Amino acid sequence: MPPGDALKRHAMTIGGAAREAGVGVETIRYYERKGLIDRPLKPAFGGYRLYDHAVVRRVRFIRQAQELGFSLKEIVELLSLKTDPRIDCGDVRDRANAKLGEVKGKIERLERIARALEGLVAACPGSGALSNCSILEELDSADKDA
Amino acid sequence: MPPGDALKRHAMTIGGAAREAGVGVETIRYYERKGLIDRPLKPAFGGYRLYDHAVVRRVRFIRQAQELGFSLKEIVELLSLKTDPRIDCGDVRDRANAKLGEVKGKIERLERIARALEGLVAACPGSGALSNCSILEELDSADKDA
DNA sequence: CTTGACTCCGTACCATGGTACAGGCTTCAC
DNA sequence: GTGAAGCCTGTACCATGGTACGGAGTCAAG
Repeated sequence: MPPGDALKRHAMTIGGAAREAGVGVETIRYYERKGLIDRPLKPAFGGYRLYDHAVVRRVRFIRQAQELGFSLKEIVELLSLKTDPRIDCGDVRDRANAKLGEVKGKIERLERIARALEGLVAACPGSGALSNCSILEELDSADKDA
Repeated sequence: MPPGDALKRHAMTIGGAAREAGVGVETIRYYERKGLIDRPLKPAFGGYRLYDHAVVRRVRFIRQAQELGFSLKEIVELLSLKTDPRIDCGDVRDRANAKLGEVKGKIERLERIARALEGLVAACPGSGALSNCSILEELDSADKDA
């Protein structure tokens, strides 16, 4: 049996964490090198590093954010948004607001694309030669409508 | 004066198109090589290729889609969605619907992130030690709420 | 008819985000 | 206590998406 499986769910070796997060072991190590996740200490009396479920959630968040067009560098910025009332809260709030603006911008642009795709689907079945026929033309006519 | 500027807006050389699209000349050539945009023919009696505004729009769309997490390969797929009523409409409709699903999924995930950021901003000013303090914890509590 | 800005074509190089070993060590199950 | 699976460290390699350049041609203003 692979080592560490006995500790399932609350502490696992890197392979278990990778499996749960749906990535390869090397990807986790890469994120460690890049500072996206903390590298757990090696238990001083021998053995392997242990990872908990928080790492899994973190990796899953990273992958999602990538699919949404954020670079690893930007994801570091997202993950570093932590409110610590003892330290400068205003700074965090400002950065969070800036990110929020970015995110809302992305949502809007995706909604435009979604409407264009819907237009394309709708234009499809009946019409003759007069309908819009590409996503770019759909986006254009959305512009005119607005 | 640079060549081609006399034809502004309805036909320009590659440099003009690049400037209007906000990219470098090399980027346009790269997209041509990759099949994202058609390479205009060189006017048979000497001179430079001429680009029209449609290319500019196309390039801008490509850049937007990239920021939204689509790879160039996926963008080719988006751009190739064209309804031609004479040919198989159902196929295009299916592909457009599939893309639409992807886009809607992205919107939902971005909305979750947006709510988490809003939560972070809100948690910031007053509270003591009890509030959520990172984007991941905000996302978690959103999960529980749902 | 020259000169400066630009195009064309080809090839080389680069950053990001991984992925793949190689060689050695640890664990667990038998 | 041995073997297979998995970890650790380090280095090498890879795909994607450009970016930069060298050398030659073109254009149009002066």
